Amino acid sequence: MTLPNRQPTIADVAQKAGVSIATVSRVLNRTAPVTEETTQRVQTAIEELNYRPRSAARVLASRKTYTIGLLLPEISGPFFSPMMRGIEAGAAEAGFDLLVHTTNVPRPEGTPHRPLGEHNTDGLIVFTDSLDTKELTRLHRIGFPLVLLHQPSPESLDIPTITVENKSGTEKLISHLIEVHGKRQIAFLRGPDTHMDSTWRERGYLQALKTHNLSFDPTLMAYGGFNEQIAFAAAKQLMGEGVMFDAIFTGDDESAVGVLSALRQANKRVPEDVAVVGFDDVPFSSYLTPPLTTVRVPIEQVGSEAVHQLICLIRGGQVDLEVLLPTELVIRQSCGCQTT
Amino acid sequence: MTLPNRQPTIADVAQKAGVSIATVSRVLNRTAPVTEETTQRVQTAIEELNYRPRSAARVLASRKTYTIGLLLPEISGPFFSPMMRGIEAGAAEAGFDLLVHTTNVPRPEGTPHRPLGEHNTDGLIVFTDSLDTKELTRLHRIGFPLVLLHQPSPESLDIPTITVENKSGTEKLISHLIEVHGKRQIAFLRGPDTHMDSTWRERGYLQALKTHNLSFDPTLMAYGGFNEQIAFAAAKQLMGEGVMFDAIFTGDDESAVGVLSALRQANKRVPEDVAVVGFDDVPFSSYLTPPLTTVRVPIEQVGSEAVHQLICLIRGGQVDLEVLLPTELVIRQSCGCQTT
DNA sequence: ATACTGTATGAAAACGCTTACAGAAAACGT
DNA sequence: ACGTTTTCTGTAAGCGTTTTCATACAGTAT
Repeated sequence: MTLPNRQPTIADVAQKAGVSIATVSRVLNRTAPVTEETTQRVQTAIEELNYRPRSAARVLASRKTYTIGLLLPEISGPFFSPMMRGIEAGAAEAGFDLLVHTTNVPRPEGTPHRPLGEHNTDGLIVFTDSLDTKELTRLHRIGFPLVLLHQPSPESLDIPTITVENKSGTEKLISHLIEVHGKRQIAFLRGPDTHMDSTWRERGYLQALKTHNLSFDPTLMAYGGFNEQIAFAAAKQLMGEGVMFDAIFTGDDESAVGVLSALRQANKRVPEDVAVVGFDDVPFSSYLTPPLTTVRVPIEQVGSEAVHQLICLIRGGQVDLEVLLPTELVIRQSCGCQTT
Repeated sequence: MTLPNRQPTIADVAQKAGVSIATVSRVLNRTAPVTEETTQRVQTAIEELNYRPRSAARVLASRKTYTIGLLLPEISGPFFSPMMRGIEAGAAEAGFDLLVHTTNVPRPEGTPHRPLGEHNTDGLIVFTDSLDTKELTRLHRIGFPLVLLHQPSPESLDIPTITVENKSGTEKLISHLIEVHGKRQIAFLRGPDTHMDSTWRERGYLQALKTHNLSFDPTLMAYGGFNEQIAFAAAKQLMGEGVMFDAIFTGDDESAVGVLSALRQANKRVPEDVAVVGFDDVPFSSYLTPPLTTVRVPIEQVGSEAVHQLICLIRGGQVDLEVLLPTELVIRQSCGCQTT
C-alpha cells in the first residue's frame, strides 16, 4: 500500500554513510582513491538502502551512455538470431547495453519518433537499408561512431563496414560445381541490389565462369531476392521459359528452399537433373532434402566483429574501413556429392 | 566563435526562435497549446540547428524512460527470432525502445555490472531463468512493471505470465497418435524443469493417456531437455535399454531433430516403425524428413502480447495474471499421416 | 620549524531537459 | 463597461548524477 516511497538517491546513501555525495560517486565508479574504511561504509549503506544509480542522471552528467544501438530493417530470417547473439555478447563483454530498433515497421502517427542516435547511444551498428544516407551523413559528420553491416559506405564517407568473403566463397562454390560435377549451365538467382553481399556474389559467379572459360549466359540469371517465395517463382519462370540449366546457385539458403520446391513440382531430381547450391549455411540447411551444399558464413562473428569495431571507435581508436570475414565451402549432397 | 563540437541544446533552439525553452519543450512534446506561428518558428529553428533532444535529460526530468527491457538467458534457438520480432514490433508501436540483455553470458570481472531495472527501463519482460527470485521480488515490491515469459510467478508474487496452451496442445497431439494411428506405447522426452512449458506438456501427455485408458509407463519417459543433442542421446539410451515404443513425443521440435537422427542410426523407419511428433512448429519443422507433425505455438504473438501487457502495466492498468495463447495441431507426415 | 608533496574528502557547478506556477493577453458573458 | 474564463508564454525549480576545484591533512625533504 505504501508504494510511493521514493527510491533512494545518491544523497541518501551519502547521508547514511556520513560522507559527501562526491565520495559515494567515487566508490561507485572507482574514479578516485577512497579509504578502505570509507568504501566499506558506503558499500554497506548502498546495500542497506538497496540503492541503484539512475542511469539517466549518470548519462546526463557524464555524457556517455554505455549503450550501443542496433538499427535494422526488420527482425526476421535465420540470419538475425546468430548475428544478434554476436552483437549482444560483444556489447555485454565490453559493458555496453544494447538498444534495438527496427525501421521498416510502421509507427503510429501520434508517437513522437525518437530515433536512435547521438542522444541515446554511444555508437550505432547499421544494417542494410535501415537508415537513409542523409541521416548517415549527418551522424558521420558530427563524428558519431558508426559501423555498417553488409552495406557499402555511401559516397566517400569512409564509414567502416563489416562483411564476409562473398566473392571468393561464391567462386569456390561455383568452381566445385564445374570441376567436380562437370556442370556447365549454372543458373544464378540474384539478391537485392542494395545488399552488397548480392553484388559480390554475382561478381564471384562471373569470375568463376571466366576462370573456367565458360561464357556468361544472361538468360541463366534471374532475381531471387534472397527470399523463399520470390526464388520459387523465379525458378518456375526460368523453367517455364524453357531455359536449360544443370545446376542452380540460389543466392542464399532461404532461396534454396523455394527452388527445391519448384524443382520438385517440375519433377526434376536433385542433384541428378539439377544441382542446387546456396549460401549462408543457416541452421536448417542440413535438414533439407537433399542436405544443401552451401557456403558457411560466420554470422555470429560478423556481429561480434561489428561491436568490437564500434567500441574501438567509441574509445577514439582507428579501425579498418573494411573487414572481410572468411567463408567456407560446406559440401553436402544437393550438389551431387555423396557424403554420409 | 562558437565551439564546433557542441551539439545544440534546447536553449539554442529557444534563442534562435526567440521563445523560452519551456515553449520549445511544449512544441516538442505537444504537451500544451502553442500558437501555430510560434510552433513554426520553433520547428524551423530545430531544423536549422539540426537539434535532437538528449534523451538522458528527458528521462531525468520526466522520470519516464520510454524503454522496455528484455531479459533472457541467451540469444539462440529458432524461438528467439520471432519472439523478439513480436516484442520489438509491439514496443515500437507504442513508442517504446527496446533494451536487450542476456544474463547467461560471462561478464568480465572489471566491468561494473549495470543490470536492467527500474533505473533504465519502465518495465521488464523476463524470460525463464534469466533473473533470480530475489531480484524479481525486489522489483515487484517496489511496484516495478514486470511480465514473465514461459515461467511461473514465484510464490504468491502474482507477477503476470504469458504462455501458451501447452496442456491442451499436447493432449490433441497425443490423442491424434492414439486415435488415428493406434499407437499405444508413446515415449515422451521431458524438457527442463524450470520451464513451465515442460511441466504442462507432461500433464497434457498424462491426461491424454488417461482419457484413452492407457496406463502410464515410467520407462517410456526420459529427459530430452528441449535440446537436439540431449534428445539424441536420450533416444539412443531408450533404445539401448530395450524399451519398446511405437511413437515418441520429443517435447519440442529441436529435440525431434536429434530423435530423428537416432532413429535413423538404429534403422527404424519413421513413421512406419516409430511415429515422431514435436512441439512448437519452428520454421525448419516442415523441412525435416519426414516433415514433422507438431503443434504450432504463436511465438511472435507471445512476444507482442507480453509487451502489450507490460505497457498496460506501465500505464497503471490492470492485466490478467495469466495469459494462455492458443496452440494448433499441425499434421504432417512424421506421425503416419499422408499429406501432400 | 618550513615548504613541499600526495592523498582523501567536500562544496558546488554543470549536464539538458520537464513541469509546476504564474502572469499577460485574448475571448467571453453580463 | 466589467469581471471571468481561456489560451498562450515565461520563470525557475527540480531531476540525480559526475566532475572541477578547493581544502585539510598527513608525510617527506629541506
